Amino acid sequence: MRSAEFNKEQVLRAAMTAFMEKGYAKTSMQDLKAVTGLHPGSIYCAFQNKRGLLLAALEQYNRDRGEELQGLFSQHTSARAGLAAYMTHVVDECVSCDPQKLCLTQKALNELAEQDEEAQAILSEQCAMWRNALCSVFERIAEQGELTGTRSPLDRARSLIVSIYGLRTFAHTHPEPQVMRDLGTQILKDVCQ
Amino acid sequence: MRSAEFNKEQVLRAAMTAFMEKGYAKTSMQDLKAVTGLHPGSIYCAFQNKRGLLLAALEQYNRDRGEELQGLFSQHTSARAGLAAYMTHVVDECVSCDPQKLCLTQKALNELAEQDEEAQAILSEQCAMWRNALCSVFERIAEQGELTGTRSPLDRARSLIVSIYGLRTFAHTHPEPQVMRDLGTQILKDVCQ
DNA sequence: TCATATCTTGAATAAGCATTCAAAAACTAA
DNA sequence: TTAGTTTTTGAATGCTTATTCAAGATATGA
Repeated sequence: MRSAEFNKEQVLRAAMTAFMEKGYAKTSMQDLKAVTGLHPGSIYCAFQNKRGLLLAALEQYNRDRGEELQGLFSQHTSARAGLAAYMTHVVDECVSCDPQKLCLTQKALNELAEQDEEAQAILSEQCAMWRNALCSVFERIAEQGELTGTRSPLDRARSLIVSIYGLRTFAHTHPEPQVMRDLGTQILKDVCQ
Repeated sequence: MRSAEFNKEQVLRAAMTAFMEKGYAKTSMQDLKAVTGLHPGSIYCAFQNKRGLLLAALEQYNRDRGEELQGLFSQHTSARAGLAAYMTHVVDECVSCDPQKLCLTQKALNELAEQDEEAQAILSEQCAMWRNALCSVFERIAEQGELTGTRSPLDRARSLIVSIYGLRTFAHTHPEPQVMRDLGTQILKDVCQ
């Protein structure tokens, strides 16, 4: 007889940034109350508990990143050019040192994979979706004849994911932006070879 | 007039495993008391506080891994063979799914880099040490004439670190062991090319 | 306009946390 | 043996935490 006042996506995006900046364990309900504008009761009503809010935020983050990736690639007719733009985007995020541009999937994977089976299952599936998306990209690049070597698109997708995870971790030590850009270029070269 | 009863290295190694399994935030003083066998007072006397224990554990971990790496390479006259053995070792750790074989440096980097400047500084320096060690390895491989291409040893060292970070993160999604081994092989190939 | 169902509010709860401290124990040197 | 110093011990402290819940507010349907 009465619908909720808050916008669920908006709340989840606010929660996402809090979890990205502080990590799951260090983000308190008080923090979440502050960033979402929701009182504890409402959070518990809508998401069960703090963990439920995290799991919902993980799903929202994955949807958002999926759309972002699709939008980025739709701007390029050449799949290879799309991949280069994607790599540049990732490197820019790394170089920005903005805690809100960390990858929540990766952050959660590192914090929770060994502790929370359900979270791990969600993250594994999200990783698989990402891998499949990149696999399609490599298939398109292959069709357009811009791939050297004999590696399968799936292998290449996996290698690219590994490299992007690594790049994001490496960025925590604040290397020079030029170093990050060079690493990005090299990754692209290796993965298309 | 009285020396401490506990062995500092032993205590730090116990703390290391606790931090690796649960992360810093979720490891309670009670956990640390349990794994180290030390009462709170002793921990605070020896390491100031929980954070001090973490920083000391990080240093110990770095020393241990440095020796491990040196030991591994000293078993091979060919630097290239040493590198292959090192890669196999990392892949085996990833495949084992043993939380105690996670890399504490990487775990701490992901959890604390944006939150604790001092920890970040320590971790950055450790990363630099690791980079330098791998750089020397690539210099030796180059001297032995087993390197294709024109990339500098430093670039190669950085790429390898990125790949290993990525491999460890990727492993949290439990890919098949054969996939992990193939990724390791590909990384070696790319980095020596 | 009123009844009803639902959401919002925020104080209360209880458990867990890092940290402190004073008393007890134990090693060392004389 | 004894005095002196340091470590060990673990209960106490005060704070923070996630979660609950009952009262109040508000939109909807009759």
